[in-house]
Amino acid sequence: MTCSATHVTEQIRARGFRLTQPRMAILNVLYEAGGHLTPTEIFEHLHPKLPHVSEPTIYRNLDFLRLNGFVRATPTGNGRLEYEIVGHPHHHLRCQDCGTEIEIEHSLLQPLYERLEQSTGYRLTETHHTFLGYCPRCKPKGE
Amino acid sequence: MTCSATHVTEQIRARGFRLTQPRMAILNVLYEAGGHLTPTEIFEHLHPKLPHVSEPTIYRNLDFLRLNGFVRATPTGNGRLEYEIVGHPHHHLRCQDCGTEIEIEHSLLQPLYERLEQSTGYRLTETHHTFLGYCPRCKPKGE
DNA sequence: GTGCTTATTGTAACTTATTACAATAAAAAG
DNA sequence: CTTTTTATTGTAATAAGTTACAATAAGCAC
Repeated sequence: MTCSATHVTEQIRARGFRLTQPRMAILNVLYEAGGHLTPTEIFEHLHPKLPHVSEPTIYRNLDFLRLNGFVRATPTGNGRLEYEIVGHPHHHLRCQDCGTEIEIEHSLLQPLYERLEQSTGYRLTETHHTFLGYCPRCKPKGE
Repeated sequence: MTCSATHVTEQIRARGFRLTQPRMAILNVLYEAGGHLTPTEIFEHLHPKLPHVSEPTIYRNLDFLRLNGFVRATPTGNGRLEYEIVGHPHHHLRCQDCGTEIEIEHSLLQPLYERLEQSTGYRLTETHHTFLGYCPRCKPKGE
């Protein structure tokens, strides 16, 4: 387990929640993957080693981890959610033709967030956005 | 049928597609609703009058209408999609506490889009984003 | 370690979304 | 109007996501 994974597990116990086998396993899969995974992908990663871990447990724990700020839910544009370990805040830019994705720092969106907060009175919580478009390679096709 | 609905149906035929009963009915429901609806909501609106129209037809037509630019799919943040008639490009700002939604003009995001395009080489297609946060009324609770 | 408390889990049932393919009906031609 | 073509549909089966509730096991006290 990585250093930051240990930090998360300590946090979970410190907040009075239980450190169960499925919960740790889900975190480990997300850490090992590095990027974002769908609930089904996580289930498939886990199933060989822990065949008793059920889908509802995956969904409930992902929601639990999200509400506690340990993972982020990223809407993929097709109306499904993927999950990833919370690191630095960022967003994605995905090519709708070939699927290539690049990360963009949240700092690029910060000015927009501030402008939106001023003009609407809302306080925005930083969440993940996926911007769709055509990557430089596929751009000619899209035109 | 409204003027712009007529425009859409003409466009569909002009592009060589067929103007079927389910397709028109789905468009009408979206026009009458004014805002965004889930596929299931559309199905429920339609079912009393057209009981033979099936769910797959709803999903396929929403996808068809989206690909042809007549409706917009809006990810709601919970991992589902809602659909609405394409009018002026806009986004939503939703309160994660009480659910209140307000619209913001896409023009507010245009500068960001241009900056992203310059720094990444991608060409962004205008899509809908839902920004989550707390509305002025619920802001105190979220703090 | 043993027992208690209750957060968390698995099972079962259900809702929502998607796919495959044969049947249908919209549009065009005769 | 009738026939032909094929985009579009409905049916049936499946995948993905959610809910309800009784069973389990994590953490705590003894």
